[in-house]
Amino acid sequence: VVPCTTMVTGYGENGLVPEAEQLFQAMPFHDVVSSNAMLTALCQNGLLDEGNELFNAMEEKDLATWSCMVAAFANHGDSLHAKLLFDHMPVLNRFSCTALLAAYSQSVEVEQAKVLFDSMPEKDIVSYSSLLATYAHGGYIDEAELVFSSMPEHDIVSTTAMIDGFFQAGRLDAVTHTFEMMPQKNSCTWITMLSGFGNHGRLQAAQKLFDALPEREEVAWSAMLSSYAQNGSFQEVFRQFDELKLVRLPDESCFVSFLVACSHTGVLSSGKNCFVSMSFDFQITATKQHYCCMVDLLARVGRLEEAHDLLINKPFVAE
RNA sequence: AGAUGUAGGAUGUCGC
Repeated sequence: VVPCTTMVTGYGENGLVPEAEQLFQAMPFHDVVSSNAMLTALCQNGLLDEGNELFNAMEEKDLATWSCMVAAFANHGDSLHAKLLFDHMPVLNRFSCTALLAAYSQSVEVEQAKVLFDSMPEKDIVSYSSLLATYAHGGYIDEAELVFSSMPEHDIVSTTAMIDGFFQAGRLDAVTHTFEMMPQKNSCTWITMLSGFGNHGRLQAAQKLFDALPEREEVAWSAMLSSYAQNGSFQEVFRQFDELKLVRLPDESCFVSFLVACSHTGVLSSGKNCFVSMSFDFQITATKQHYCCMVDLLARVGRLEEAHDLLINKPFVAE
């Protein structure tokens, strides 16, 4: 059971949920630790309903079980259920409290977060970091800086949260300084920097970061493309999208940026080709956003009937 | 004799 649990965790961390489930079913027996491992695999891969089902079916639950589930609701944006579940916990520790802090963070309830944080008997870098992120992301830059300077140590996560706060406050000088002082950075740090500069219209700075990326993963392309699209730099979107197609498969959000660029520049043929190719060549199902871009594009170039047809035939309710 | 498994914090797009 112990090696199986290790495997279930490993599968889950790498997004291999079916493999995790298969192994979990094949295990000689389940104890609370192995069930927690499976629960985590489900929740961290966005399968909240399946996770909830397993949670309800578990005969034995411990602090890890509850904390995992509270965090799952929080990360899913459902802070109401996170709080409800937290209130039903038989005992608490710093893990469960930090999970609830994340719920307060996502609903920007800074006062509640502070009260909870102050009431915690044991705090560590993760709980400090969570409070810091709540302030930083909510635009409470003074409070964020205070937490940052008073916490016992800094790591990549807390420093990246602080950078996010500086961006929210428009303190780009502090952003650059903090970034340069970091002894280590990870992909979240880079994406925070890149999209932060993009959101402030500093496209050259963003592009420079993109070029310097140690590893260009999907989110980096997505962040760069949407920065250009939102800034109206549509030629840059076309250029970057072509570059992207040479090295990896564009994801759904990259197609949105491309279609936005097509519609705003009125290039019907590229837009149409892209829309079709997305499903046929890339096996990506068109979402509401993609349909909106296409309707926009058709309408802009005067194909009102086609736009209307698409609006009628799209698999969504028109708004 | 000793050693192995699970839970909490920051990042793109859409939505809220």
